[in-house]
Amino acid sequence: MADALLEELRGRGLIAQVSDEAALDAHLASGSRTVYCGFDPTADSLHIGNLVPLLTLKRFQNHGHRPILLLGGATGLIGDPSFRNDERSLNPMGVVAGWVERIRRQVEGLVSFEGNNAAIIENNLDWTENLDVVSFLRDIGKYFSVNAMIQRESVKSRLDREGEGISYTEFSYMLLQGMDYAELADRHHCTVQIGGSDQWGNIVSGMDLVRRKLGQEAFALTLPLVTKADGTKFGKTAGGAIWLDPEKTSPYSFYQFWLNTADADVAHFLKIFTFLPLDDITAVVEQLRGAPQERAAQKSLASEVTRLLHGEGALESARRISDALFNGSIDSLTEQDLAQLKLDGMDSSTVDQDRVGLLALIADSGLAPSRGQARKLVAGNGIRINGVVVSDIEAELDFSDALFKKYYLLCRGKKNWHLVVKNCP
RNA sequence: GGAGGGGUUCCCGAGUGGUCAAAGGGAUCAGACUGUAAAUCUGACGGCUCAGCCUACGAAGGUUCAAAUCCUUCCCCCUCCA
Repeated sequence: MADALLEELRGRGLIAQVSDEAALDAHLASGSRTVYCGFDPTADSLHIGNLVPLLTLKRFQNHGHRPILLLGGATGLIGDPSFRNDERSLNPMGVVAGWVERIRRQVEGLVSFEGNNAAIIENNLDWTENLDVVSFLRDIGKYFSVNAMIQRESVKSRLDREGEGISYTEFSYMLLQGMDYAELADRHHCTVQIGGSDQWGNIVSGMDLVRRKLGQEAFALTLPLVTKADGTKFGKTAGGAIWLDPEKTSPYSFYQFWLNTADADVAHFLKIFTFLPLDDITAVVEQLRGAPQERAAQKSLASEVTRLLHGEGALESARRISDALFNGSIDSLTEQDLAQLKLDGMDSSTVDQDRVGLLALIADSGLAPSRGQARKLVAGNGIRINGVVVSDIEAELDFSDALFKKYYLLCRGKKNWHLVVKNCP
């Protein structure tokens, strides 16, 4: 028996490991199930790597299953050691609590809270904050074999590696995540846990706990780590991580990130980051092959993902900015266009003086981290002002020469734009 | 508790008194090429009022003309033994 959802996940290359594929197939095909995935607050926002499990939860929901988004209010205070080389420092409790709330708002928009299989959001701090140690050790710890735990590939680097160890705190992470699965199985009849492939050990631990403690069936399914054809790390770019929070990564930057996907990766990404039917993906990738310079597949990818996360309006803005900066000529921009770019969320800053030094401007705008770096960029022909390369490190900009006496478009390299606006009293 | 090893610039990792803002690699940024690709080549890569100065090698003191390198104390980590 082949469940339609599993078929789709397989077709999209979204399955890394499954605990009992045949049984899970039957399980999913025979009714509406409850599936969960945990998200730990390790920062004030999730990033695009988290999009894969988030969208997978949505795929489950689209097929009639109920998704639970578990926020790691407790596990985020401990730190998952899986495949990490070093112990991390603990974040203050108040900070983590704040992050949980921000992430809650972030994920709310991605799944539906309507209907029979409405999504549920839980926070594992709810069932751990008042737990006492002795109960924990007696009720949970007794089900875990240290012998099995130290065999886990995910903590091997920490146990074997010369120079790094693992604290009891992080070693216990597995128990907390296991307990989450048991708790959700008990509260919501959750029978499936998904996560990144690095979560396999934690998920299986929980699955075993559910079976032993509750005597219920439970499944584990992991998603592959997102990889790039050239072997570099996915999701990192100039300014660091690509965040889901529009305050941290603007919809324009988000759109641009996807638009810059390598040809070799775009089919793969379309499969895992969008809901486009596989036939459509094949078609648009075919189009790319015929006319690579058009980048039809990249545009499709960027549009789909930006729309999914930020909505149609944000996508339109991102496209407007992109068109203005990369397809049109700067001279053709009207004063209204420039004002619109700012409104659309283009990276910008304001200046009070009529005349400013170029280096200071570049450093202040964030295009360079320091004046020294700005100096080197200018000297190396890496800066353009209103489309013209400027290589004089002594240069000063006077707003009487600015576009409409008000705007300067700075560009570092080929695609890092910044709009400087004269502050009019 | 005992014995030993270690904390270096974003990461890994050399460096054991001056020639060290500190090898090498990775990451990153820029230039050339190009499709706002990939691959490749070149350059940059602590800060500044930039041929000079300042801040840096876990922290604080000390020795010395001179310390990442030597001494003292402290903090943290690892391994083995108990």
